[in-house]
Amino acid sequence: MTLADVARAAGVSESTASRAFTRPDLIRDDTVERIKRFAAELGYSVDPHARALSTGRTQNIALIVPDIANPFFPPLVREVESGAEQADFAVFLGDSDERASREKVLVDRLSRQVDGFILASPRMPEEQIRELAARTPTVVINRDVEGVHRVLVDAATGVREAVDLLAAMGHTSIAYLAGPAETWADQERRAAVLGAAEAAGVRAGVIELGRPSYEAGRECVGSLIATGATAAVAFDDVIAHGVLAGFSLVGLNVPADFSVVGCDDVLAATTLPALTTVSGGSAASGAEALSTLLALIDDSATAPERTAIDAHLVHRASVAPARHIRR
Amino acid sequence: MTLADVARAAGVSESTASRAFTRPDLIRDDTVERIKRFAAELGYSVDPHARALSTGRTQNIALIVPDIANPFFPPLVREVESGAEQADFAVFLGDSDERASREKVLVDRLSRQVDGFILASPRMPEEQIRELAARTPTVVINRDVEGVHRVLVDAATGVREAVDLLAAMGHTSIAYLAGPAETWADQERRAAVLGAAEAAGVRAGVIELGRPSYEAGRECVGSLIATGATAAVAFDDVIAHGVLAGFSLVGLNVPADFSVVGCDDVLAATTLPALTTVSGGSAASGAEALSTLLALIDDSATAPERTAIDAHLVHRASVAPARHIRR
DNA sequence: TTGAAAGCGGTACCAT
DNA sequence: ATGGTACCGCTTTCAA
Repeated sequence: MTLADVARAAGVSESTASRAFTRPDLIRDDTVERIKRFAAELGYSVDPHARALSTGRTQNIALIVPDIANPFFPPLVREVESGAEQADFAVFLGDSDERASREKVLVDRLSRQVDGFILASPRMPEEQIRELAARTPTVVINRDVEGVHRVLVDAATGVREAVDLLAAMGHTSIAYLAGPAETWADQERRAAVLGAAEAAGVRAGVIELGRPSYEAGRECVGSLIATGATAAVAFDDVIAHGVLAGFSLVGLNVPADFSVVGCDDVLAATTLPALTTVSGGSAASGAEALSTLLALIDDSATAPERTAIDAHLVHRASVAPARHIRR
Repeated sequence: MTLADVARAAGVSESTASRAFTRPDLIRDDTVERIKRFAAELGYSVDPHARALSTGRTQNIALIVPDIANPFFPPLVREVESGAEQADFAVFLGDSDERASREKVLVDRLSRQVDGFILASPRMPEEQIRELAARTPTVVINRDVEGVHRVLVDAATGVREAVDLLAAMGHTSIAYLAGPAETWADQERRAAVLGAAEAAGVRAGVIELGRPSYEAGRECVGSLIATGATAAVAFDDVIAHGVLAGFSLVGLNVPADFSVVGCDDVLAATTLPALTTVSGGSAASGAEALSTLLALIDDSATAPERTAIDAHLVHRASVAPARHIRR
């Protein structure tokens, strides 16, 4: 079924038939109605390719994530999805497997058939991101690329709240369980922990974990205890969850013996004990990125802005007053 | 940059330039090479819409899931993603929010711009699925629609293994914590538990939970104990995880006081105690569905087949010999 | 082995 | 308010 068929059936020209869908205000109401009736009858629907070829707009966007299996992303994806749907956009999903090279491949593959990109925690060189943004409406999540629209989860605030709480509870030595050092999120959280600790007069060490995984968290407990810290702030909930398990394995109790704070609040209250964590981010950043992108697609003249998503500490059960463990 | 530009630069006709990419065997090697060199130099890449308009093929597929935030799906998505990428396909992701109506909307929106669909655990009426499959290459995951290509995770086998193990460990009364009764997965698992229990001479009850959630699992522990069962097989890991928490809250120990078996193995060993569960499904079903779909796109004459993905019991720590709880 | 030209299905400018 | 028509960028007969 093509427009021509509909036009013929309705006894109008192709132009008129086309306008019935795109600019109905230019056509007499009854004509519009008649055309639409025939269209429905014939089961007509526009060919997105033909339309895109002619208009240069696709009504598609691309969302690229480093790892859909990382629990931070599904809520984000969901939000982008549903928002896009409402705005009558479809979304391509790309999973870069945390590799800059695959990101590039995905972007190149997709760039001709989308009106814009959302890059979540991209690993690409800043230069490439800027180049892309210059060509195509693009918004970046959790990467602070100057000159590009970006939405950043301001975990720093929540992390500071966590450190302050810990300090107030008598912890004098804490540890930051670091994630991938090349990510903006880690850099920001690391600095926040260190800064807040210094401000609060608390000693703070860093344990490098690299890829944020449950196992990494579980296995760092030994060295964590060895640092003499009585509390830890983890790069994310996944690591914190692993730490919980690690303590349980060595027979120590959280929070009685040791306090643990997570980040992202993606495990909600499903850990034991329920994780005190920095909440707010995943879903909200997705929603914000999408609306920014849609605005950008509508009017690419918008000046690049930096949007911060608030994230605050949620106090659950994994934090308690300091009590020193056997050394 | 269009093909015409490349052709002009290389001093050949558009036809020749086109063939250099699509049918290089028809063109003299050195000509092909020259054209490709100019194309690279000019930064040319084909316009997918133009190509699709002309060939009717898009090199895109759509993957529709009921809820990307359900941990069963991310590994599946990941697998489809990476496989598609390798086959030079891009993938649209749709999240139906568990609603048949949204599934339909997504399918209609996407059907003109994809070469095929993968529907994961679709809620749509069978009739609609068959209609779609008749029009467009389609493969369904975890729904047994006669006459349509489908891949089904054969959790039944694993569930039977679980029941047998439980029986062997002296459990004489078990419970099935049911998921959404309208899903194929629940129907299959439910029947498997009941059947295996009867075969093993074990009493089996069903507790309806509806939407499979951590909370539902946690809150059903009271009624679970009330049934007099000493072990439970849950519809999925998420529920089982909740059950674990529920027991912990009432001060009972799993597996000493009660045995719990999950399904899907999506939480891996991240629960405490590590969950004994029916493993193998998510990622494998994604991979299988993709390769089936690609074959189907290549040659839509293939007879609809039903593929079963093996899923077996993985014995971890949440199961132990029966020991009756205080009644 | 290469070129000319007719579409693929719409859109939008220019007329009427 | 409606129609005629030239593209949009590429593929693919048909000829040469």
